[in-house]
Amino acid sequence: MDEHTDQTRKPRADAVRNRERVLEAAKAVFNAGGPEASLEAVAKRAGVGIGTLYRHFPTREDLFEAVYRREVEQLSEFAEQLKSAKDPVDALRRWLRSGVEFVATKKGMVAALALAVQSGSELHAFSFERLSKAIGSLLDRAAAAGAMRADVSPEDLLRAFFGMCYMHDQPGWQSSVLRMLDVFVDGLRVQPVPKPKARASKAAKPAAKRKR
Amino acid sequence: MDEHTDQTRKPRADAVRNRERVLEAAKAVFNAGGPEASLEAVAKRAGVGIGTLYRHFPTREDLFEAVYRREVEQLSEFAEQLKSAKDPVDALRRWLRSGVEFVATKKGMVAALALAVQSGSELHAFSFERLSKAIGSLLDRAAAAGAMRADVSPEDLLRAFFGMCYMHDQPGWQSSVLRMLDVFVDGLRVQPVPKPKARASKAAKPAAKRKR
DNA sequence: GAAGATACGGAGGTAGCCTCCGTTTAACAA
DNA sequence: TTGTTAAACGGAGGCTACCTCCGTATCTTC
Repeated sequence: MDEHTDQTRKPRADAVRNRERVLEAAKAVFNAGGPEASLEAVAKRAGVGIGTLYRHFPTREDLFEAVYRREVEQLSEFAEQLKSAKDPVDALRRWLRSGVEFVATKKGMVAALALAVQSGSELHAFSFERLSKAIGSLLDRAAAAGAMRADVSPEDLLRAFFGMCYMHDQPGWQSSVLRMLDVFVDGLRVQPVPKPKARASKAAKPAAKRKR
Repeated sequence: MDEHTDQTRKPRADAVRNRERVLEAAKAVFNAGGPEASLEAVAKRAGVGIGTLYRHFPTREDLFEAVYRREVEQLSEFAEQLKSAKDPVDALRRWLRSGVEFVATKKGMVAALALAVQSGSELHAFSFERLSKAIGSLLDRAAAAGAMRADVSPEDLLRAFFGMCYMHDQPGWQSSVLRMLDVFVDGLRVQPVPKPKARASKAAKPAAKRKR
């Protein structure tokens, strides 16, 4: 009866408890020591053996994913709330700004995501998909309203955003990023101006160091 | 007499040779295996003992610095050449575009720089200083000409640029970054302060992901 | 050619990764 | 309760990489 019609046992209480402990420890350790912190330190802090940690989270990325999934979810939800805002460009700007604050408080997340990107992990795929979808509607709305150029994808935007945030441990990064995001959003607006000067849109290939 | 007035001996020939070998090996190994590749692999490839490697380059960052300093120099020089260009905004755009190509060929560099940023290393300091100076004059010129907003520092720009390039191992990163840079440069132009105009004409590039 | 400075190399101590398996413990049935 | 059994636990141990240290080899200089 109940939900165990498929003859699965109830999960063991100690397993559930330990999983939770590991997660909490990981959060603390990663936030303090960066995403390369020792997994054995995590296990020790959680009060479990290293084997237990690996059973629950076979790879480092699995652990990241479990730790940061919730955060990504939050960011996405905020984007979805903004869908009802009046000015779509302003909504986008607000999302980006709140993203900066978010990053500022969850220091570990960007580093973890950056690492995830490089290893093409699950976390990266999930995060990008989730966030892209959430932002996509903001972008679409703005583009449909003619308030913003339409050739920029949510993925582009995310890359730029997280890229900028990646420098987040230098002094003054926050105001720098905010400044850059303003520039960026300004650039996103549809330009009614084809050429205030020389429009360098043709493939201005620099005479730099190209092979051949 | 000659240049050794300060009673320094001539450097030993084997030392010079080994240093060069290590550098070359490091270049190859880092480009192939990323900046976290094993230093012992580097030593082996160079045909020297691990001790020799560490004597010449006490830290991993020292090795990065030696490997990538030349590349940074090249990028800086190109920026300096562009100082004589007519349109300063266009010059900036060209520099950024050539930067993308540069990154595309020197895959290891961005990762190394990214790592350097996080550890606040020498390489980072040097690169930022050198590049900032080179770009700074471009920015100043553009700002002085009234063609571009003046509240964006070279450091800001570099952060944004390298941040965007950091995603450089995803499919299609290059066109994505180019797109983003265009947006960015557009945003940098001094705004005649357009409120969101409702016109989308040039934004009609939906299937235009192809290189020209 | 000898002396002395300089550089070489790799053994070895440390640390973190991850696997494997004997032991323990919780869930379920009787 | 108690017995059975599947599931989870923990940590020893093998591996790899980091980095230091110092006896030995090699180069420069005189």
